[in-house]
Amino acid sequence: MPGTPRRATAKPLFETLVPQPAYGRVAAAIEQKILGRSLRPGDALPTETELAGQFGVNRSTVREALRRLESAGLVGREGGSKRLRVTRPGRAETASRVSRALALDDVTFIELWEAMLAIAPRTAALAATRAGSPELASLEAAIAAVERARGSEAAVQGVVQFFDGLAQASGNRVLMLAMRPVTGLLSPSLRRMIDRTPQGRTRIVVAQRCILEALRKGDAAEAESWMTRHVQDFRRGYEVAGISLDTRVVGS
Amino acid sequence: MPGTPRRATAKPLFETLVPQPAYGRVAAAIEQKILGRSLRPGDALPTETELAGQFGVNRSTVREALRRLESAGLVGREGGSKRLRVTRPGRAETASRVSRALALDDVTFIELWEAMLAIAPRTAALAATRAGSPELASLEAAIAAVERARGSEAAVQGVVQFFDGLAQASGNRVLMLAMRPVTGLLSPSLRRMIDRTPQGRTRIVVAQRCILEALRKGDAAEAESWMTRHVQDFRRGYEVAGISLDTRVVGS
DNA sequence: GCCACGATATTGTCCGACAATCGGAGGATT
DNA sequence: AATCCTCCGATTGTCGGACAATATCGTGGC
Repeated sequence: MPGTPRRATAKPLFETLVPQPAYGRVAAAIEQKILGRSLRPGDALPTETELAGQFGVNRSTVREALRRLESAGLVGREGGSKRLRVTRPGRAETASRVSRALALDDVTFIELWEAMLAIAPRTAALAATRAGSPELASLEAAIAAVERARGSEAAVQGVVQFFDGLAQASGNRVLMLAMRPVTGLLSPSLRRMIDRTPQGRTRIVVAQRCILEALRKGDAAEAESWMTRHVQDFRRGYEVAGISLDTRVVGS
Repeated sequence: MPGTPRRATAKPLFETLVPQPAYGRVAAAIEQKILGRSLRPGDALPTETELAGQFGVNRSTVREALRRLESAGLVGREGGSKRLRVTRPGRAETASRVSRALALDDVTFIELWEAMLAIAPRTAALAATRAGSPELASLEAAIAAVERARGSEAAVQGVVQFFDGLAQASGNRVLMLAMRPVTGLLSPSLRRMIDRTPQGRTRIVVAQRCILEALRKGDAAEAESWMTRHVQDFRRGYEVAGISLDTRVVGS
């Protein structure tokens, strides 16, 4: 690569000293305070004008810093509020980052499906041993949502909710985090599938009811085996719908 | 919680309609173009002024959107350059972010182990059907590294390498990405375990050799079942080492 | 062909301004 | 007294313009 003075292997004596813009330093300073527990989750940040005054920079600069922290999930807004508050980097943010990374990697439907086949049955098994009534009610609601959904959009939403609720019921945060990107990326494919083969939706509802029943009985083995069949059904439905398994999932 | 008009259980008839500010919509639009491959990694973004013109917003607004994308790892600057370029959020970086999120969530050993029990066996099964000789050689090397490792540090490194190599061999990028945080977070625990029960290391080597043998034969079922036993062995070793299963994994 | 050297474009930062709207202080009502 | 309504200030979102620093690029000299 001509014009590139950097050699790949030779370790340069000095790092390429990159001048950090003010918005970066402001963001770093606030991040420090958050990670150092001086600012705790739930606390409201000072107003933009106040921050600008304290840092001695313009409000625009503060705003750029805040957008960074916002995207990093360190600060956020809770329900139409105006003030920004400190938040824990939530599962949602991490999950969406994973989703993007996978989407940019041109992950195919079959890869996602394989991952789901690994994760979902075990999750169901764990959920069977741990689910309490609120979790079961939430799953029931998700199934009902699928059932009475008019459009495929709402139906898919319900399916996603079912799987996420299942992960929740498993009480395993690793699985909760793993489940979300998979279902999120799978949902466009699932939607196309439902659009093309309407009877697929009833199959989904039936399978999910069976799983829920197994959860109610606390029967881990049955929950696992039903879930395995359920996930395998996804693939079959996909094939029936005539979509190639190598289709790239599109980033939502 | 006084002052909170939202009830937790009642499903609100209408969603809390959040007005998305312009910088959010701009960021979303650019993100779409990136995820939709209209903008590919390495491409330079239009200048801020150009973007402002195209979106019909002020440059400040564009800048706020760019800070978001920057923090999300979707755009960035390479070496003192001025223009922003589209970057691919690296898998390693994504994995480490997931690890941090899990660590901040105080995830316990048992949760990680459960996730691993779900992922690893299926990964092994897939690897059995797909692994080529380079992948097998890499796995062989990882086992050898465990075998001849002096300290627990190197041994753990070899184990991690084995699992990552297995995910690589499975050809499934979702599993590759999922495996890394799990092994990474598990490794401190694994190390303590090896420190306390030295015979555990030989058990690991034996199990991994069996798995490798199954892979060579292309026997998916056998690879899966050996891997299941292997992972279960981890837990047993952990219990034998006398460490509580609820120990929080420490963030690296 | 390669390199120094301006001209230009682009980014980083600042300033000031204004509309929309959230939050809270009172005042009115039951 | 408790609740609701109204109103005003504070805060955010967005705009337009400005200027210094410097990366980029075309040009001319060797």
